[in-house]
Amino acid sequence: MEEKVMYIGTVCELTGLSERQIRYYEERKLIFPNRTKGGVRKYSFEDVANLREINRSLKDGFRTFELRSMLDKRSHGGRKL
Amino acid sequence: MEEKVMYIGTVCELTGLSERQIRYYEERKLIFPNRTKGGVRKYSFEDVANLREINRSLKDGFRTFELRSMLDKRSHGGRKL
DNA sequence: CGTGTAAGGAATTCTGACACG
DNA sequence: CGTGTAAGGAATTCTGACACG
Repeated sequence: MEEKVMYIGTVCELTGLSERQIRYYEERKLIFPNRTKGGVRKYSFEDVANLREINRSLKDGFRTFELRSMLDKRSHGGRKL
Repeated sequence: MEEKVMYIGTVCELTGLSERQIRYYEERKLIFPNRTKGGVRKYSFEDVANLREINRSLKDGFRTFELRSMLDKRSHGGRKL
């Protein structure tokens, strides 16, 4: 539960990812940024870490739906490994 | 040396201060945000803590120039108390 | 001195779509 | 499927100034 304080441009700098990639991962339910009243996305440092993990997994051959199902298992089973 | 990741609007939310106050404290050399290429200010969580401290001190009757001289002493003497 | 506000411009982000493969 | 891009609009921030006291 970290604080959602960064805009997408900052997240791009920290992760090296494009805005397109970050928004797409959200569309696939892999990350959940907050929104300002105006609709602007806000991310936490935890989101940044997750984004790196997601991108790395995709490079390793995983698909977004696979990553999503892995997230579901984590939140259910309680085991992380 | 924390990372400068927040825009001023976020800092306002976290501190309860107005943009005006935050920019004014910068003008008085009490905080030092970074800038994006476009000129937008970026703050760290440390800046947020400092801003709260600054505002509290002002309410206690201090002037900005007094707070600045206190900052100078800290960075020189090495003592924090 | 420290802060509020209206003013106009500039930087940043948003959505939906077309493209490639 | 995952990502790039051009398009137009909307949200956010910036500076300099006038105001109060």
